[in-house]
Amino acid sequence: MLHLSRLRTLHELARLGTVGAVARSLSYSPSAVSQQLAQLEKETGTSLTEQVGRRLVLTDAGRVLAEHAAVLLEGVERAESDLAATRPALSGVLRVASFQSVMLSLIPPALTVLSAEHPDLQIEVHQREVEPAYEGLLAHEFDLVLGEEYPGLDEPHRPGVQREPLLEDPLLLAVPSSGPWCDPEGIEDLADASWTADPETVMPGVWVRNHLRGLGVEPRVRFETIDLLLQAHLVRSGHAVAIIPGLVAREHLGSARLLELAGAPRRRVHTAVRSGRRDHPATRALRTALAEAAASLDSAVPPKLS
Amino acid sequence: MLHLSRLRTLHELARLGTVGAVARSLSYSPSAVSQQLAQLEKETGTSLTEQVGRRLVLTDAGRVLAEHAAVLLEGVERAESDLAATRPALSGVLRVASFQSVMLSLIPPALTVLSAEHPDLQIEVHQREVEPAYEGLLAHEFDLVLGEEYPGLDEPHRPGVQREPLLEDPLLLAVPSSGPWCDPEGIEDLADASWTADPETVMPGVWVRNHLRGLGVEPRVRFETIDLLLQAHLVRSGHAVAIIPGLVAREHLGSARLLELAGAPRRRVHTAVRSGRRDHPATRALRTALAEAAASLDSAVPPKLS
DNA sequence: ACCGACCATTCAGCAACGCTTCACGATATC
DNA sequence: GATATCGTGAAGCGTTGCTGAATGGTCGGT
Repeated sequence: MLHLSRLRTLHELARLGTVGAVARSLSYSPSAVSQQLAQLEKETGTSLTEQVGRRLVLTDAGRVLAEHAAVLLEGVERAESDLAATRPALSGVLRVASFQSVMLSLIPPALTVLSAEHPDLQIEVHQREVEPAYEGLLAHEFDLVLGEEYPGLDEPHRPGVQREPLLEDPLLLAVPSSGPWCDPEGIEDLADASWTADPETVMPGVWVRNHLRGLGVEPRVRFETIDLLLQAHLVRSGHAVAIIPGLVAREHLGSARLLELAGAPRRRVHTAVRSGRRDHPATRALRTALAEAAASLDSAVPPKLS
Repeated sequence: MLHLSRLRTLHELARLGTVGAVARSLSYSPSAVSQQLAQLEKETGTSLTEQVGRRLVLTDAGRVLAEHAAVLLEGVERAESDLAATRPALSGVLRVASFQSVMLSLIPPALTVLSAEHPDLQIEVHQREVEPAYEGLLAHEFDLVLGEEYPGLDEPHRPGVQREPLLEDPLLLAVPSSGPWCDPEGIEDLADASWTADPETVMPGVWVRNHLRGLGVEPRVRFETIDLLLQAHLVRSGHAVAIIPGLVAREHLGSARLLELAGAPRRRVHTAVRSGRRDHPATRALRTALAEAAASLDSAVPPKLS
């Protein structure tokens, strides 16, 4: 009888590509992974892997079985979800990964509602950027992750992941309340300003630079940080200008001024789960709580930048 | 991680109803089955079974999980089938259950063709009536079974089973070549004849009696046997009349006369596999070989009875 | 109403499975 | 060519999961 845990190992190998990575992901020793694959080959009577250089790649048969493994593992999670739905109350632990701005604004009110409705459901929230969050989702490290997409920079669709839109968050120009950059007539007035922005290694950092270039401004990024609270502080204290998402701008910019950029760009924020957990009651509960939190946000629109 | 073999046990419990029957079906001791179920309840944190009287019945949660188990197990067989399809040649053992008349007429030529095309594929054929054949199919005792349906007596659809029609086999009146019943003008001339027929405990026996009664004849069954070769012999030697399927009548009735009954009743013969093995190359190969054997049968139509 | 048959569970014991650790050969990188 | 990385194999050992016997409970038959 084909073993699910071994199929899981094969599936992870298909996803990660090396025995070592699989071992790390599943908390096994590489030897154990190797033995599981050997066992799988013995059981099926088919050679599933092939050594190419010092890497192990799947044969055609291996890919076929790995594809089935993915379907089966999704089925297992669906079974567990349906089983959880038969229980009267939600319980257990739900592990969530979120990037900073949602963790700052949406998660706390959602958790307040949730813990009132489902006192036995424990929720752990881990701060992760989108990429590692997805990686952790597929590795079963997290059960639900928050993701974001910047205009024109769509996230690739990942097999086995089910995504649901949560909100559209405006990307606003934030300038100090006083000083040389406090009242730009157009974006070009900020060509010489000090900018603070995410590093170019992450999606928001890429987008900010691309977008400003598209408007004819090459930003001079003096303060490069992924921390939006830090960016907000730099703007508030008059040291920089920045493009700040509405979720952060709403509460953390103090007296700094907000202006809506031309074209009113928005990032799209979504939740994602492994497909098999789409109908899990805990997934549903958290998603609706987050949606409610998003709906009750102040949606005042700042004045337009010329 | 949910264990497939335990899910299989739960599925068998849903199908068979008692721990003992499950144990027999899976070649375990009842104790092992009980422990597996306990382990499953522990893993899922849900009570799946409930003791009612001296029986064990599934709770709602248990039924939910058993339903998923059925789907998952079907998926496993689909995986194995697709895996077998990646291999260049067919090999292994295919276990078949067939009732007598098909085993007599179609199986041998089909196997001749098959062993020529797939020398490494071993086929075992076991003679079983339709009911036990299906039971064996679900218990993984057989991989493919032959079934039959008599007019008006449809087999119930069984979950997890995929059926494909094979041929329609005429049900013919067989009378001795000489003696008082050798030339009936109508079926009513045989009201006083000695009949040989299947016992009323099996589908063919039920149908024969019903059908004759519908024609106004209450058959006096003197020789009750499930063995169609024996029935054929009794007709051939002048001791009885019978309704014999074409597959047997074609070769085993010697000089006895065949007459087509009013309405030209036919039994429908089909093959059945567990749904997951529908696309297994061995399934496909045997089904096409059987279909070819059926197609090359002599299809001469005997004269009509008045 | 009692006895026997049947059903499920529990416990102890034991075999087999499946992991880790360690050592090794092979391969890519600097 | 030294070094790190990768996958595999053998030994050892803890855990899992089976069998078999004993127990408690339930139903049907006499």
